Amino acid sequence: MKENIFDKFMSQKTLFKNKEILRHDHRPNHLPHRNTEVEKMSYNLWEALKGHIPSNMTVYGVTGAGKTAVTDYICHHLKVKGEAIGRQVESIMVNCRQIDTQYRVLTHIGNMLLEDYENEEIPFTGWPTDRVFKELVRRMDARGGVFIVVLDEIDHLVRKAGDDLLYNLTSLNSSLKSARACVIGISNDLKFTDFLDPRVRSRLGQLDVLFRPYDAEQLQDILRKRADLALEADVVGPGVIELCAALAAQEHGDARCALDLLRISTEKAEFAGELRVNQGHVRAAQSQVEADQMNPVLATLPTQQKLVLAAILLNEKNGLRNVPTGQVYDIYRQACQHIRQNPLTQRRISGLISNLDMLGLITARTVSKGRYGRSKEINSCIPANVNPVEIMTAAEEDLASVFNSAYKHQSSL
DNA sequence: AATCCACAGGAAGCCCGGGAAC
DNA sequence: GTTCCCGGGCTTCCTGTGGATT
Repeated sequence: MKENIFDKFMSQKTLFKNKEILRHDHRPNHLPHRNTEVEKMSYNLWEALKGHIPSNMTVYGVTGAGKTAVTDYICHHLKVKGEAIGRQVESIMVNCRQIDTQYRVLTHIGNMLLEDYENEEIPFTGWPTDRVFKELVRRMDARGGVFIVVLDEIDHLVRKAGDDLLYNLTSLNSSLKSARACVIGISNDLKFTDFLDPRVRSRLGQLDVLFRPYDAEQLQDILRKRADLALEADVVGPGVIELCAALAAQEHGDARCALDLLRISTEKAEFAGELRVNQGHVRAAQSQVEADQMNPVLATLPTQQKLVLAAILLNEKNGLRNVPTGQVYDIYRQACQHIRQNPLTQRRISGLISNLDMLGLITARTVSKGRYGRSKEINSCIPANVNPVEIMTAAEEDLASVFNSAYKHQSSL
């Protein structure tokens, strides 16, 4: 029989029973250590089953604290119960990191409510916003029932697009005739309501739910429960769960991170043909998790952003830390000259630097040096096992030449 | 206490691409 | 074809500011 490249994997023993369970988008049947939150939110949403309007809610907590999972879980149960007792409750989840303008959010919600017999999708551009809003109201009324609109990462939307959308959504009920709506905002940032109009703030924050980060013990518990379901017996070596939990607890108690660590370390053990995961695999997984988060971001950066980051990296290559904006801008201009591009204004670069900061590729801290002005201290925070030059220049030869000549030039000084 | 640096970052407006409606 | 709308990228202009220096 002909040999196939997959043969060796087919015969290899797998350590997973069900890998899906370790992915963070998996919806478990039980959410440990979140009983209070589940209780508080579901008590409020119970109103929907009675046909009333639940209070709008704002859900706060750091990433990986279970906000999205809990909300999703409750909405699912709500829908099921609603079907059982003949009350229509529908939830619509919008991730405001991907869908981040008023128009797009409204369009997204509207298109989720598309009836089978209708085929008119709201176009992604072209309509006036108020028309999209009217259409949304019409569709909601046509369906009837209670709608739970969940805006995940709402802080991102507010920072970017302001609070017009929230104003409109929280006053939906005055436009609706037969349907009812309630808004749940999920935020990583406790203070995002500072940006809101007071009216919107009071309407959206009728009920606040705070998710505290998991501590190391709770994370261990979560990992054990998931590992029992996801992995074969006796696969997890001594101290592995504890280490995953401890590393994730350092990262502000991020359960997502803990699950990723466990999954990737198991993959590493499996790949190495070993029958047990040990702490070494976890360490290896940790650096891979960091790289996996960073690489796609680096690769898809627009050219101008790459040039700015390149300028920062060049400074650092030269042994400089805490570089001010003006100096980054100088190097950036030289880089532009080198590849014969028109440089953007300093105002724009200042914005791009803030962007890079938000993406977590650099840290930019505003400091005042007294008489010598106010600027930022800019440092890259790319982990040692990531090679930014390689990733950024992969698709752009021009950029490669910036790095090459600049490195030569600077080292000859 | 006043001054002043080197920016931060808000506001307004321009231009472009993409689309709808008439 | 023209006129409207939205969103993104960008520029121009502007005001604000923390703290060392005068």
